[in-house]
Amino acid sequence: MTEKTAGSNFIRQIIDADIDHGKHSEIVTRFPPEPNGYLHIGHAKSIWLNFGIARDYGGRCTLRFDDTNPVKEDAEFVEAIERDVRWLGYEIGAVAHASDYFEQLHDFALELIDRGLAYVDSLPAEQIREYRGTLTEPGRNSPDRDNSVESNREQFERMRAGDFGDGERVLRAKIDMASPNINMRDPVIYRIRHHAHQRTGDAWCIYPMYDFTHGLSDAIEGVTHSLCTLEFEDHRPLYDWFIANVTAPSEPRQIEFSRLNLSYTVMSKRLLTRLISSGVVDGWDDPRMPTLSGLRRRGFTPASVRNFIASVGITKKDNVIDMLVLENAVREDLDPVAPRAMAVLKPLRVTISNLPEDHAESISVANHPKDESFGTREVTLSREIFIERDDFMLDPPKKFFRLSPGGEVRLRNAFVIRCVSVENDADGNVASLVCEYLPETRNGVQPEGRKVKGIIHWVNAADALDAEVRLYDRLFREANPRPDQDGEFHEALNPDSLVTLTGCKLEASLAAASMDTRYQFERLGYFCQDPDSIPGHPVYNRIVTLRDSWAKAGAAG
RNA sequence: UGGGGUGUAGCCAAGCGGCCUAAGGCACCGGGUUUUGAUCCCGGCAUUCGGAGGUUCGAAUCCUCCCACCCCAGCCA
Repeated sequence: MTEKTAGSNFIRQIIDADIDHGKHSEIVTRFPPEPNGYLHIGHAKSIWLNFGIARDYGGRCTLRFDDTNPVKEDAEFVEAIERDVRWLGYEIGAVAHASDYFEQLHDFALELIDRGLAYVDSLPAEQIREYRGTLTEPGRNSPDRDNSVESNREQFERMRAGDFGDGERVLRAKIDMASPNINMRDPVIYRIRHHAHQRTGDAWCIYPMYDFTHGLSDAIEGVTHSLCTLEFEDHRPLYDWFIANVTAPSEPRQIEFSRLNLSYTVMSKRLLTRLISSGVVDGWDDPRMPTLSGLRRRGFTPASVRNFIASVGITKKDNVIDMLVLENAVREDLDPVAPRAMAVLKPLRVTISNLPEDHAESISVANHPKDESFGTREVTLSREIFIERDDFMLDPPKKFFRLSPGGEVRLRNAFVIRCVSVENDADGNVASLVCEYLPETRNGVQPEGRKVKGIIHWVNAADALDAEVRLYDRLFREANPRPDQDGEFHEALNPDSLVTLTGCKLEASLAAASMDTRYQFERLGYFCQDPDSIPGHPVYNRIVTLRDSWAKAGAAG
């Protein structure tokens, strides 16, 4: 599990330059989610960036909940978010909440009022919007814009005291209603919300807005570099304005980078919520979700997620990363550490006719093909075994290396068998096979003139374990899924994103499998147990398939 | 058509005026090893950096103009 080196990026270059200029004695960052949903892999990019920088520069990174809107937030989310950040493997310098700073923020607001830089506006929301102007036309001043400091002070005190209902007053920064940057047209900095906050309860009925809260919270925490996504780029002048016009304890710098987008999935909280509410997936931790909890349940390792982010880099360019890159990252992480085992997902019974009824030989099998430290295990082979239905074809195409009538194939870790007859069920479908084994092919011997290219896995019938296996695939069939007119996903969905298989056969040694070991089921992919497993009824999730150039060739033509 | 951004291969991404006849990864195409059609190994894959001009002995890197795409008019974050 080698961690990819962080590499350089434009943000680290800025920090390096700042350090060279002696601007900071310590680098301080923060990861600031709003607790209104679960973290997804896009957040992992920010976590990797912020915590990675703090770690590499010997600084610190705070997990700060941006909890300024009580109507959207919930304690459930703050717990889930902290769990996910820890799972990703980072040391959290401190856990903070913007709500910890409500009193200080309130003081800063008072300071702005006293300086004549903020005023209480009684215009209703709709009017404020009209007065704001448009992208191409300047706005107009509110009638309340020139009220006295005393009046603003008194009005703001009454806002806090609860004298007004929701929406009856707001506190606004007095900047410039004609600014070409709409964010500077007297932005609202406090609004009234008579709603209990998940942490502060009923202590407040006015809540600060994001722009006012964020930069000032950064300043309170001594954040040196405030890293956020591109859509906040034109909020930066406002971010700087608040810090410049209040006695801020420090002067953080905001730097923006592009969000992560992944093909064949969606990343917005709104759309992920929609998938859950419309029943497309089972919840935030459905293994098909791009959430960290979904990926964790699916079996992805924290290192694979970190390596994935490292491999895509940090820039300001809009991007869509191919899902294959993520899949590649888990395979790369798991290959050297996953013990191998044999499992048959769609069993086809095979009788080896030239083996006695009571035959039961024990074969010593390596647990890893390249790493002897994994040791070996014993696997029993007797007259009745299961092979994968996909490994047998009545009428095989060219270059099909597996079994067919009269054909030969090697049983992995054992000998070559030849298919001598096929038995059908009442509907005429293949029900079972009768094969005979070739004694001279034991121990890997490839007798003169016999070229058996195919090697298939198998499971001994007598002591096989029954299991349920869930095969996951991309949630969408379209690379860039968009909701339909009704806001739901229909056409874009991949109908086979979850295939549940029961009656799968696992080799007996898996009876001792632990919940947190990720196995490679040879020739199939990487698998791990789902929390739905109960004793006697194991449930496995397929984390990712193995690369399969045969399937790919088939799909191509 | 106001403001803010971004454009290097199918997807990411190094590059910061000469060491670039442009790193690396994914994908793709060969070939080798292999009792996983896996892994691993070796080779191929941009005479060209959104376009057009210009500066310079020298430009992906500097300048000008143009084009394309993304973001912004919440009392959301």
